[in-house]
Amino acid sequence: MEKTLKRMATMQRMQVKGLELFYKNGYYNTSVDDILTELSLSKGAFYYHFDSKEDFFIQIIENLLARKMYSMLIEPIEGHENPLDLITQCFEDALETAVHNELDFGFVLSNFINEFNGRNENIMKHLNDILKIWEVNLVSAVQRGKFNGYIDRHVDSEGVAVFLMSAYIGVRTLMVETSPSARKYRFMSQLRNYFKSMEPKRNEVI
Amino acid sequence: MEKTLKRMATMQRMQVKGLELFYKNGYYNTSVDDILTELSLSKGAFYYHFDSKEDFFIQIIENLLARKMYSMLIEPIEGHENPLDLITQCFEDALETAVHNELDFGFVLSNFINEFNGRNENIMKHLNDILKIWEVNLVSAVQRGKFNGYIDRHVDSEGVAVFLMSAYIGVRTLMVETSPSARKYRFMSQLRNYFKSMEPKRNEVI
DNA sequence: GGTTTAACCGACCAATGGGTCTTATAGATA
DNA sequence: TATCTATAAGACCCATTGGTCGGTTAAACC
Repeated sequence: MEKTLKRMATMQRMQVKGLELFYKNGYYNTSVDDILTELSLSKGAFYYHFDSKEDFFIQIIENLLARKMYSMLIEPIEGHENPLDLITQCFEDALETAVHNELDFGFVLSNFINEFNGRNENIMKHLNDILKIWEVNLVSAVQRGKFNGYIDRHVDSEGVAVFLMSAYIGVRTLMVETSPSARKYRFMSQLRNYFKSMEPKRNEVI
Repeated sequence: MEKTLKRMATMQRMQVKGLELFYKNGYYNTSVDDILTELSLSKGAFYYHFDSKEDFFIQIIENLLARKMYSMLIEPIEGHENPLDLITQCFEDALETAVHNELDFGFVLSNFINEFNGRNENIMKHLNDILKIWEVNLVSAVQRGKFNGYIDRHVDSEGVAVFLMSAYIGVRTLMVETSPSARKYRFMSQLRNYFKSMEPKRNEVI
């Protein structure tokens, strides 16, 4: 194994385990030693690869969190079909994953936003970047839908994006404790109602 | 000042400051000393009045958090007018308060739910109780609306409740960092669209 | 075969955490 | 005035934290 490969493998192991524990227990409530113990690694190894706990976490955001967000919530809505269908299916899949997750602690991104808001500006900047990318992609999906005649042209694209992000973040919080499956079902049903209200208005029913 | 009154006054001071700091920095990231320092009180005083940090927090939930929730999000929708109007106005007011809050760290209840989920079952129970009360009140508001002819009778009351809670929790998270006022405006506008879709369907336009 | 060095070990440190315990004080009571 | 008691002070305890530092090992290179 080449040196640089071994290095990357160890860093990757640390980051994956780090995200797992940070997600589960929160950043401030997870010690570096907690992570190292589970990996049978030492302090020396950690501080050889990372400058600090904060540096470590930022690399986790860039390497794991951002990509996960992209593959789960952004890439699936990039097609040219009806965006309302794409978003519905995307949320359906993402929530289904959450339902089947044995240990669900909510929407990773929003959990961290809650934890760091007002406490660590640096980390918040990175988290907000991801949020912004999500928002931008939702907005352009809606705009595409208007252009392609799937969505009424009077619909406010940015408003829809904010509303969708809100609803998703919120339902993920609600799903963590009480009957996630039932809540998912109700949520998706209401989402479809909401989407129906923005289908193109025909001039008159023929 | 009577003894029992002095006792209650001190406890109240501690709880108010405690909620303030727990909300701002999180529970695990706020030490008992942080609270006592700001009040110029000592460890002795704290543990004279409370059994533990956890006991302290639970009393905060019961005495302050539950009441705040009630006055802001539950009581305002209890009237017999059109529930869609009541809820709209209620959210409008609650979000406006958040906008004007210099230091906004999101929706108090959902922040704590995020922090304690999977970490402290006891505290989670108390937080979920509040959530449940909110949900029940939303459901019965919608049912009242159906009964009184403000809402179409095919509407799923529980679904609407889940969707509304989700949206509110989410938008409060989104408002903490980026242009809260603009996001509030867009959110409320979409909420009204959503509500429009559940007005009673007349048999036919006359 | 000897030397260098990337990768890792683990003892150690100062600060901080929740919580305990003995002691002080001030106002009520007798 | 003397005593009692509710309230509070703050020194102390011990576990844990992020971080440092000198040392070890094994592979790569000359």
